[in-house]
Amino acid sequence: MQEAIQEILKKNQLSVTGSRVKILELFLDQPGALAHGDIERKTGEKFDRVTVYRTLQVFLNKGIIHSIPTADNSVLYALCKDDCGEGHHHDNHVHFVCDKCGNTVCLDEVTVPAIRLPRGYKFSQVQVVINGKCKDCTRE
Amino acid sequence: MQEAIQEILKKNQLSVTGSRVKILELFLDQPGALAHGDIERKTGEKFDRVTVYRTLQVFLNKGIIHSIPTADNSVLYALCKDDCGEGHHHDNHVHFVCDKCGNTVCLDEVTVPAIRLPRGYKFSQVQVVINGKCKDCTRE
DNA sequence: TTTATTTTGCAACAAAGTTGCATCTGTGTA
DNA sequence: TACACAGATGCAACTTTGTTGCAAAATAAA
Ligand SMILES: [Mn+2]
Ligand SMILES: [Mn+2]
Ligand SMILES: [Zn+2]
Ligand SMILES: [Zn+2]
Repeated sequence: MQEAIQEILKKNQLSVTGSRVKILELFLDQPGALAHGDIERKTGEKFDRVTVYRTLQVFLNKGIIHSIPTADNSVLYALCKDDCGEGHHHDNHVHFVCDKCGNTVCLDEVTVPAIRLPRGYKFSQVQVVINGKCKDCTRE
Repeated sequence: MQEAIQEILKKNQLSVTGSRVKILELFLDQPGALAHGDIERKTGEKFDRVTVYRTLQVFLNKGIIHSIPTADNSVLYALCKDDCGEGHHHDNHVHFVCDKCGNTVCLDEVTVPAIRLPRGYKFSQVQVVINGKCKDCTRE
């Protein structure tokens, strides 16, 4: 785990610091997406709020995490796969928000469908966010 | 115009007040979506910030407007079609954000495609937000 | 170890959103 | 038309969220 984290940071030419390690740990420890608030809570008193903002910003720029738009317009972040890098994201998968348990996950195996746009429109990015009940919440 | 506004409010059992009329006017005056800030600016000094928040909240609940999630996680609102009502929204169309002019529009004629979810997942709502260049910005 | 470069925490601030309450206004009724 | 009442508004105070500048601390390289 610790080696994986070091590797991610090194690969992106980022120095290995307490906050970066801790925040990556949080992402790797669980399968879903995290809000800024979650991170602030889970890191406890350990880091300054500003540091968390700046760390997430750096991770975003480096293509280590991506942000997820949600229907209630809260900001969520999740780990990117290997093919994202500095300046170029390729997170063309669907995001799922469970209305029961509140978790949000990347459905990496579900790619966003092709959509026919009206004449004149050119797309650069398509975001799909699906609300519903996740697989843990439907069986019961 | 004014009659249309009155009708919308009456149909939803809302009293006809200055802020509600003015805000509906703003939505009807243009084809796109509006951010809270846009509305505050365009209503000038006329209404309190809190009133704008509360008016938008009421319109959301009544199904007069819907909110649009965006990639940069800002909050946008746009008029619903007739089939939305109190407690039930049916805005299953695609939203388009132009990266050039900044406008966001509802593509009412583009319905969201069916998406195969992994076993166990049940969807209730699918949001599609597309970034790119709008039809006004591609011709030039 | 020393040094140069980043990163961090702090303070101060700005923007966004919420809540309680007194006052005002729109609407239905007499 | 006048009245009463529910609901809408404005204001103040507050919370939450996000930003910026700068000095101190930590990291990575020499
Ligand atoms: Mn994702
Ligand atoms: Mn729409
Ligand atoms: Zn769930
Ligand atoms: Zn445009």
